[in-house]
Amino acid sequence: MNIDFPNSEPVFPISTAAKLLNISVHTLRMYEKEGLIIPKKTEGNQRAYSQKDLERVACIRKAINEHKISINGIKTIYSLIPCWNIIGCSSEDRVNCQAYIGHSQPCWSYKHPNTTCEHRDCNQCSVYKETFNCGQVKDLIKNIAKD
Amino acid sequence: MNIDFPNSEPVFPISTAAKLLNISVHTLRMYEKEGLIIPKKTEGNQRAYSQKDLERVACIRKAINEHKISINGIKTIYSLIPCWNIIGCSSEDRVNCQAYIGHSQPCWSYKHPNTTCEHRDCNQCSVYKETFNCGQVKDLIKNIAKD
DNA sequence: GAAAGTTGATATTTATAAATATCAACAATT
DNA sequence: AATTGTTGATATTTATAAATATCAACTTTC
Repeated sequence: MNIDFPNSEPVFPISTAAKLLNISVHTLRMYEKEGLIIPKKTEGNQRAYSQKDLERVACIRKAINEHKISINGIKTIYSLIPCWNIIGCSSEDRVNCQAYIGHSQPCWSYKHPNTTCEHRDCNQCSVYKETFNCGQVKDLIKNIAKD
Repeated sequence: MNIDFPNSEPVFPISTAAKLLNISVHTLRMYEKEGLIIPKKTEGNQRAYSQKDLERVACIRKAINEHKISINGIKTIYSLIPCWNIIGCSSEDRVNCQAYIGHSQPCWSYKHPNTTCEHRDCNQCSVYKETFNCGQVKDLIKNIAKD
């Protein structure tokens, strides 16, 4: 059992997750296809959602329904997360990394080959995990400020 | 004549700006009401748009129409600009500054009283002026990184 | 003085994002 | 064996953001 992340256990199948969130199974798949979430997969390639995954989806829905931010808007906002600083990747990595260069997709939706992230499991990456909560992005930006 | 910003001269009245951008006068006012743009006003309180203002609006329209980012999404993205770092405001300023704390409005749409920005003309502020171009926000974030 | 601007309020149109509902063919779970 | 999941493609519905079109009363510009 993971003491630090007791709510990160992927225990809910997609149908249960959809019921708990009061949305359709298809909507969950759509968010995944858009790159907003990366649920764990079982050995049999079935999606498994954790409590934190559900919180993340709830945040996304709040952004869409209450704050009226479009999915592409959310993707752009995620793309501004200073992953290079959180990961501490090299400047060599950065020059060829689409996640560093681009500003329309979250870093975890890129393959970014030939970087330290190439073989990283984004679902387990702190860049992904630290943004499960809404409004976290600006705090991450504040944290990299020089002064 | 301003050598550094030859295209910052507010020379176009709203009707001309609307014609050049191929949009309606009302849409320009709407963007202003939403806090996306801050055109200069003449002594008689008439709007006057510069070449850079037109570029800014063109960027906004590209974000809306091509990148499918909603107006609230654009506002949120603008709110992530590290104004505190660009301005270099004090930590006392920051603790009470809504622009620093919040993440739904661009800093220039706040009054933020009792800060160094209180009497600043946001239209002339580099935080506003440096973001006339699309995709500039992430570059500003990169610039404040420690390493 | 005529033209073009202003505020601000409201109402309507248009375009489309978001969500849902379908398929079919198949795999994993219990 | 029955249930629940998978991919992926397409089609439709629904909700609403964005834009336009109106007003009226007034001000500034040319």
